[in-house]
This record gives sequence, C-alpha cells and structure tokens, in this order.
Amino acid sequence: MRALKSIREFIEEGGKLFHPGISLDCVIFGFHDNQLKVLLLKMEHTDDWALPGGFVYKEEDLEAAATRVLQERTGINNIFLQQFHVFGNPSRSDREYQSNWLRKWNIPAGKGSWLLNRFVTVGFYALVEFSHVTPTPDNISVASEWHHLHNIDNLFMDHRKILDTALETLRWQLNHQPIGYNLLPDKFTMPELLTLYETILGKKLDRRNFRRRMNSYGILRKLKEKRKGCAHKAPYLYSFDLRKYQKALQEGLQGRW
Amino acid sequence: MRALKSIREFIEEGGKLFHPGISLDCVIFGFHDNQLKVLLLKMEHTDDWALPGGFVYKEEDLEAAATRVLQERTGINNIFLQQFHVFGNPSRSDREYQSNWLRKWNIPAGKGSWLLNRFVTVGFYALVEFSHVTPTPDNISVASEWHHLHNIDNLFMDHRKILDTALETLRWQLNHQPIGYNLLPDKFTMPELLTLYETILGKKLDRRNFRRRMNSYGILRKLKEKRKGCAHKAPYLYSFDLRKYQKALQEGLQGRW
DNA sequence: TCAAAAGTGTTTGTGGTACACCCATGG
DNA sequence: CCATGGGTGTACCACAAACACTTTTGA
Repeated sequence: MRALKSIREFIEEGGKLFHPGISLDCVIFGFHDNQLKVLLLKMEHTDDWALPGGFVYKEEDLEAAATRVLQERTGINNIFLQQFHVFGNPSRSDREYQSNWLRKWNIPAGKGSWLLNRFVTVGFYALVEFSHVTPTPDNISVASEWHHLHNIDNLFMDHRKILDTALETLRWQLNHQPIGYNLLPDKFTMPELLTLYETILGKKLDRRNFRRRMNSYGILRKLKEKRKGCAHKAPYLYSFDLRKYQKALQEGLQGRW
Repeated sequence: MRALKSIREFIEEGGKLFHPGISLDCVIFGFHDNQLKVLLLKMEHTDDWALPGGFVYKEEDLEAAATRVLQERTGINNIFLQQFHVFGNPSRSDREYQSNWLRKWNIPAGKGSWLLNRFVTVGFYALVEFSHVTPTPDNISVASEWHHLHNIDNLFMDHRKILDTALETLRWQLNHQPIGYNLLPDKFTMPELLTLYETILGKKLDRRNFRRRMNSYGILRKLKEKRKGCAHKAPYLYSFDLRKYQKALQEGLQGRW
C-alpha cells in the first residue's frame, strides 16, 4: 500500500489503486468549550464543506481504511471509530461537480474516469479528544476546521444527511454504552460530563440524578484532586476506570435517559 | 434495469451491469413450529450453504437491490428489511472457489473476471412470515430451504459471521423496537408471541410478566376469538394494532429483558 | 456577604420480579 | 378427575424522578 503524494497522482492512479465503487465518510465528534463540534474540510472554489472521507485500497480492510483516514485528518491513532450506515442512493453523487473538478485539473478523460462513477459510501463516526487533534486538510481541500454542531451550513452532497444519521446513532449509543472517555480529557469533573450528555442529547438533565446514575455504572474513579481556578465551589476531578469502561462498552449499559 | 436470464449471461454481462466491488447478503428469519428459521441456498457440487445474496445494478438504490433480492428469493413484497453491517475484510472472498467456478462454466478469462475481485458486502436482515414464503433458489444454486437456526453447518465464506451478527442485531432490536408483526401470522396467541421472544433470546421468560409488559406497550389488540383445536385451555387470539406498531417502530420502545 | 455552583440526602411513585391462584380442556 | 397449559392478580423491591438542604468559592 503506497502513499499518494500529489492530487494529480491521486486522480490518475486512483482507479488502479482503490477498491471500486466504495468510499467512506467520517463524522468526527469533539467536545470543547462545552459544545459538541464536528471536524469539516473546506472545499475549493465553493462555500461548501465536506466530511473527511476517502477510499479503500484494493487489499485494505474497510475499518483499517477508516482508521487511516482518521489518522491522516487528526493525527490520532487509537480512536473510537464505528461504522453506522451505508448510503447507497444512486443520486447521492454529484457527478457534475466531479466532472467540473476533473476538467479543472486537465485530466485526460480516461485517467480520472473512475471518479465520475457513482459511489456507495460507508458512514463512520468517531469520538476524539478535542485537544489531541491536529486538523489537517486532505489534498483536495483547502482547510480543516472544527464546526459547532448547531452552526453548520452548506454541506457537500448528502453529507448533511450523513451527519444527522451519525448524531442519531450517537444519541442512541448514549443509552447503551458508556460515552466520554474518547471525548473528554483524562481528568474531568462531573458537571463537565453532565454538560457533554446534555449537549449530545440536546436537553437538560437533573444533575443530581445524573450523578447517581453515573456512579451506579461503576466506571468512574473519583480523584482526590479538585479543579481549581473556576469560580464557585471547586468540583472534584474524575477519571474513567478503563477496565470497567471497556467491559461496559462490550456488554452494554441498559437504561434510558 | 434488465433481468438476467441465464447463468452465462449473468457471468458475462455482470461486469457491465452491476455496481463494482459491492455485494449484499440477506439473513432471512422466519418463525415456524415454534422455531426460528433461516432461509439458505444450497450451492452446487459442495456441502456448503449460502445466504441469499446479490449485486447492485449500476443505477439501483442499495436498499432497492436488497428488496429485489428478497422478492426474488421469497416472493414477498412488503418485507421488514434492514441493513445492519458492512463486511469489508479483504480476505473474506473465496477467490479460489470463484475461479474454479468460472473454469467450470468455461468462461473466457476476461468476461467473468469481475467475479474474481474482492467484494465488500452489506448485510441485511429480514423478518418474514414463514407461511407466505415460497423459497426459490437463484440461478447459481440448486435448492432453497429453511434451516433451523441452531442446526446450521457448512456456511459459505464468512456467512457464518454474517448470520451471527444478524442474530445479535435482532436480539438488540428486541429491546428497543416491537417485533412480531413480520414473523407471525395476522392472528396469534400470547404464548406464541412469548415463544418467539424466547426463541430469539435463547432463554426462558416469565409468561405472566411477559404478558403485562407486552400489554403495556399498547401495540396489541385482543380479539374475541380463541384458538381452537389445541389441547388444554383455549388461548385468546391477538393481532397487532398497526398504527401503534409503526409508531413504536419509529420511536423505539425502551426497556430490557 | 451574597450569588452561583457543587456536593449530599430524602421522598415518592412506577414498574420489574417473583410468586400464588383459578380456569378450561383433553385424555 | 387430573395433568397441563392459559389467564388473572398480588406482594415486594429496586430504581428513577422530583425536590430540599448544606458547602464552598470568587467577586
């Protein structure tokens, strides 16, 4: 498996190197400033933004391809990553855009024609710790930035739908698996965890009942330190008990919010 | 979109007609004789059985392709059908088998070569009413039969894994969405519904608590008739309240077993 | 010293679990 | 008339929801 250096090489050689007809798109969630963020790539010559995506090499595992894309766009290796849906509508591809794009690069008709085909795309969603990410655009985009979840416009093709489906899946997961390890720093406070949940769910929760529920899962370790510097009473710091966290991930939590 | 009549045509023209690199496989669940069944196709010249599968036409929607395959293999139109996972391991394809198979049909190297490629397959699972199904083999298999879920051997390639994953998903769904409308006849008894649940979950449930729980969902209509002919006390018949059933399908049930 | 946020505790009601009991039917 | 399975009801306990109170901090 070789790296593709230039755009031109990507376009001209892609047809030989990639598994045909399939792409993948990643919805990368991060949490910062008490807000849920999504990593998006700015496309050239338009106001459109796109989800980080990519193709699968001919002998590459699908999940490995997603991991690779995530690594390239964020710099992070061990990422929580999960496929959630396949988008296989034939009209999802924007072939006019694609052919314009090829024209712009003066690619001979034959070479880049693989890009003109319809693609079935597999949607993945990832949870990452905001501060560990180095947003990096790919070779066909001009910028990579975090966007506030509720402030996203002009998404490319059907990426709006992919994003919405990912969010739905994330909310679903909240009821059945522990969430937080991948989104929060190593040490965090109970109110911060609460805010994370409230942000994902889009509604207020009772902080006291939330605390009890969280504790009952047995995946938290209360530390002796407190968060300093903030106004008002200093909250205790917590960390996840990774052994129990992993176990809960596999077995599921059961419960509802 | 045209029908492919013969195997030869399928092999020789498939490369032009189908979306490349993608296939789909269906796990079709039925319920009969108080047992959970899966529809399998017998392959030629081996003891192997395979999940009903197929390919996606170039301009065909993915879900539509799955619906089409289901229709062809069962004769049923309105089927509960849901994608549950993409299997994208490059080593999942059995290329030796495939090339032997091509040799057997004396297909010139070029024509059938699309079949020698790796395929990423999308797994769908379906719930069907057993008695409505007419098992029909496809043009590359010799028989189509229902198999008892716990009595399945010799599955082709990674179809064992696909089946297991489907069952896992079905059990998962049981906790969050109503099940039964697609698996049971229009009129059924509470003990029958109970047995269905027990079969899927693989464990015994308390019939009295089960009844209460089911009633609390509000998706059942108790009829005035009773099932006759069986020994012992005659049980009441029920049917699903479709409006409320559909609503519960969308909104989810919440709860655990 | 006061507002705002964090930590701890209490009450109440719903619903899950584990049962006991009666009813109907065929042998 | 009795074994077997179907239908109805109840006691108990856990847990979730709603809410009150105390503690700590910075301005």
